[in-house]
Amino acid sequence: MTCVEQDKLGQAFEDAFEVLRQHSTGDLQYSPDYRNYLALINHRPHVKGNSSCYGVLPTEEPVYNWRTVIRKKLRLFEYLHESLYNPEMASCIQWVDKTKGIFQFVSKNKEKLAELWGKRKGNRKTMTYQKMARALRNYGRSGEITKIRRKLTYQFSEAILQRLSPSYFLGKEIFYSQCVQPDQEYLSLNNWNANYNYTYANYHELNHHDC
DNA sequence: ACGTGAGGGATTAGGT
DNA sequence: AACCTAATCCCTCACG
Repeated sequence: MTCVEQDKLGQAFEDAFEVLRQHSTGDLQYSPDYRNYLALINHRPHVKGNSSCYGVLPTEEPVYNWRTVIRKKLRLFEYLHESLYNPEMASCIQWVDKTKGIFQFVSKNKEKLAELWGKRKGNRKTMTYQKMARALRNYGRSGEITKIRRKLTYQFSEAILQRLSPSYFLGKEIFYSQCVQPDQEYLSLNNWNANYNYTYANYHELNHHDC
């Protein structure tokens, strides 16, 4: 990724934030920085998991207006992946083999994770593991997540794993090491998600004059 | 026999 | 209005 391209993405993000700020009640706590919009880059859904894409932007420049940034729908596999990097969720879900993308629910607390997922989505009824697992089984058809024979154990596909990896779009040697430590970057990703939700919630409290 | 996990068909819901 | 992605409901089966 060239400096110009980085700037372009950074600008896109800042523009989005600016619109949010203009429409908010004034107490948004978002501080845009490199890592934040790197997280944003990681959520570009149209890019396929292909190792040849490292450090390269797709030819079609996507339109990142504030609407697409703020309103992107969180998917179940994204939530699970996020949870796997959240220390507070370690009692509910854990990696079995991180490099292969194999993870496992903790039997005792799997319902809690499901419940949190349901709340995050704003479902009317409470989400249960049974229902969540049904959604998980549907991933089997697309191959995004497959079931491992072991109890409560699933595996992300290679493509999904790459797409959700924070190092995916970074020239590892160039940027990754000098910018942030791997663990810090994931925490940053979680912070981004927290802020994401915060701004999203804020947005919906606003009047809906057009934007 | 019982609890738990798993598999999947059918339908509904909500957002894009 | 069609299409996606779950969410929901429900039934069946396997296993220890």
